[in-house]
Amino acid sequence: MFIMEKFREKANELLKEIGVEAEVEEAKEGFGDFTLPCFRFAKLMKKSPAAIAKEFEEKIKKSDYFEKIEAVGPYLNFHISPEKLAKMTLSEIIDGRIFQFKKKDKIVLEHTSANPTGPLHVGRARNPIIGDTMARILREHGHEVEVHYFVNDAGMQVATLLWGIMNLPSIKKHGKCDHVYVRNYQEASKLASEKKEIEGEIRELMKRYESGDEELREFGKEKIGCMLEGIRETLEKINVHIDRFVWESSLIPEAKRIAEELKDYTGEENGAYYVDMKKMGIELQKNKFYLYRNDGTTLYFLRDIAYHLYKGKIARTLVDVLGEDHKLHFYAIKSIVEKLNPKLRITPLFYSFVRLPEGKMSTRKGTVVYLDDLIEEGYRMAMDILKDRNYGDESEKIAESIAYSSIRYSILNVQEEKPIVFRWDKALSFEGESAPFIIYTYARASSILRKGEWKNTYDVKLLTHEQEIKLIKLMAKYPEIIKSSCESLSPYIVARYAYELAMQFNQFYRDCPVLSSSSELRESRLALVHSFKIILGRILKVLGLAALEKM
RNA sequence: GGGCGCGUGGCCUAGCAUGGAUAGGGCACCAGCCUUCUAAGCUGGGAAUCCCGGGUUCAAAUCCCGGCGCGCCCGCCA
Repeated sequence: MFIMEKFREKANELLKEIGVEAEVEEAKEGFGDFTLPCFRFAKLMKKSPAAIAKEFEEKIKKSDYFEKIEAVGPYLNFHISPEKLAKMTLSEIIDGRIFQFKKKDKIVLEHTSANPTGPLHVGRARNPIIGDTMARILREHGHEVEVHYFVNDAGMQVATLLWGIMNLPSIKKHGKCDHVYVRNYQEASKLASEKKEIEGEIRELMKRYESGDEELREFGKEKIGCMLEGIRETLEKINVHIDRFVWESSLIPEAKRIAEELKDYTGEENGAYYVDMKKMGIELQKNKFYLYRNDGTTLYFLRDIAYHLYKGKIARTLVDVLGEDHKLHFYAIKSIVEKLNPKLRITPLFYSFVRLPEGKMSTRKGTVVYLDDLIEEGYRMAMDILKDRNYGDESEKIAESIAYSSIRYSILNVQEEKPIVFRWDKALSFEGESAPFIIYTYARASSILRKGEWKNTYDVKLLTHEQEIKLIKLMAKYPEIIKSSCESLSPYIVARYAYELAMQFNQFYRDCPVLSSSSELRESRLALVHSFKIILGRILKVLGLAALEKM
């Protein structure tokens, strides 16, 4: 059981002993650790809540878990024994028990899956950052996680790209594929929207691709592969790793087989086929979801069903990280797939878009800020700050770390469903609620430990300062934070916790000198700093941020 | 039009699931703190109709109903 839960349970037990069947709640700052609001007993007991709280206070038994249980107005407040808490927390952190979660089921988590028609832009960046972080948190919680990227190489957009590469000389010749060929894609899109015959040519291309034309497949594989490599490189720069890329075209035969299986639930319209959701007994805002075009080519919807069933062979729990625009699509896929394979559980993690002040970003229209450019700018800004400090060769490494961590954190620190309007200064903020603030705090702790040489001894009785106790309490919450983040599939819970923890360490740093304290206190404080460094380092890793010893 | 999401100081944001004690942070602004462990830090200050209107309740930012504003979706695109 988690440390804080042990205390909570103890409080509930003490209440039960005096005949009160109720659960304590987390208390507000300054009112102890747990509280029992007594308003609810007023009617029954025909007394004021304050009198009831007082009565409970007098009856309740003493326990070594709590240093004080007292009535404050209508509340009965429980104050945890700092000594007991410190003893449990420090030992569990130092020997690693606090990080031992039970092994849990395997999960396939899909994120990003951006069309390989251009470089990743900031509007899309929320997906890999949230997805990658969620995968890390789930792993921390004991799940085995396989991270997937579903590569669209079979749809209209990609056919447009291929047509553009074949028919339009590239304006830009050097650089990463994604930055080069995006011009061909944009130009081809424009031409296709202007001229019907070009759109026809693109459709023809798509048909040939899907029918398995070998020469074209080879060409597509090379070009799309190169685009994808560009995207992959960008992802690696922000510390996002994909375990497996699954190409849509590889699932077409299977998709067609599944369409057969769904035959009883389909309808036909001008030669195109759709799933009739009513026939499947599914109620959604839309009833027809198309599987086939009238030219016989498959649609994304069908391929996505096939893909989810494929993922279902790897794990029973699937997590999809999706933009808010995919909600309807997702619920349709989920209900169909879970019907075809009732053992599967598919859960979404939706996020809202990152927009520009002028509106939505679009690769096709070229109204974007590329993630590569944002990373570059972040690096430049960090280097600028570092030139005044003499870190020499390490500067570049530090600047890279600061750049990607800042970008990740600026996304993670906002609740997923809140819309974000992109601003350079905000995405690359280096102070306040930011990655550099947290990493800086880590570096401060590291610096103390470098100089202090902790001898692996400590006495929790000496850790009585308010800031020491607050820091220990916050650290003790780590397992619950991870659990709660997994249950609600919200990485930002962990991101906020990281900030609070760093902030609390800075309070401690201000009020409690470590190195200059007398030997025993010094050792105990070093143990606290050591524990803090372990736990914050762990959190940084779980958030995919850099942990720097110096900055 | 229907569905989903969002609405908290000048700007950004936490809290909302499980209603409770002074609505917590950050940016910006003002005033301070580097002969002592890293000032990417810390302290203090001003600044809030918690979108609006009803309702439930001893108690509403939080729950319910009705509005308003913004975003997304309602494609033989993905």
